[in-house]
Amino acid sequence: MTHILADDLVVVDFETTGLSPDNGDRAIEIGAVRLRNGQPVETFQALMNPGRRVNSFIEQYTGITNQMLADAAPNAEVMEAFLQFLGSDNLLAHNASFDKKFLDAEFLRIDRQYSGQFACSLLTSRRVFDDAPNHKLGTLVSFKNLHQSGNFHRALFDAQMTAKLWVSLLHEVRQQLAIDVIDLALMQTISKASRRDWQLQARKFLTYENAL
DNA sequence: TGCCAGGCCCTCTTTAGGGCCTT
Repeated sequence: MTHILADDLVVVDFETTGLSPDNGDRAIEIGAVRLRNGQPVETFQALMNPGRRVNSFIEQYTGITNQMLADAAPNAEVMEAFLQFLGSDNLLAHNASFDKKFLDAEFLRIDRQYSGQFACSLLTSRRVFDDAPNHKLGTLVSFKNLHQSGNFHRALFDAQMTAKLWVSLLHEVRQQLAIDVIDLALMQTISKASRRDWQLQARKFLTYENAL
């Protein structure tokens, strides 16, 4: 059968004016890392001008100022370029429900669509790294001793750290299940499984998959 | 004027409440 591999995808992260596109919030930066066989092979990063000012909390939280955004390309132009970068790849984000709703909202504004599926490193980490003190991206990067040099809350850095976290999750799943090939669908199954027995549900998935 | 995110997940649950994550 054909495998859709969990180590071939685009890791994406948005910085935004707030928490909800339904309340008018917009993306102000996008960062992305393309993984092939679990290795970063290409990156995408761009500030984008949403056409309105961001508040001081966002300036402090991200380090992205109104002055920086004044010189940036408009959202439509950046999102068009990102769609070209993304191609037909699948996607990953830390707390994917957040980044997916901004991706969907920004693409809807320019009448564009993407074909990839989302995976979520936050949900997966809650199962696989259940002994972590919490599941914030920064905590998990420290908890797994992942090499870091940069600033959290900037889109490309967060995407790069999420990519490293994902590779660490894939390594752990390979070890715990004693398998080599990991489908994206297996990771999605794990992310939706109950915390207590995700291994059992993963093995059921693998048994079913092998029977096809 | 008054509203102000939402999906996931646990538990003192399911006729609900609240913490965790993302900006």
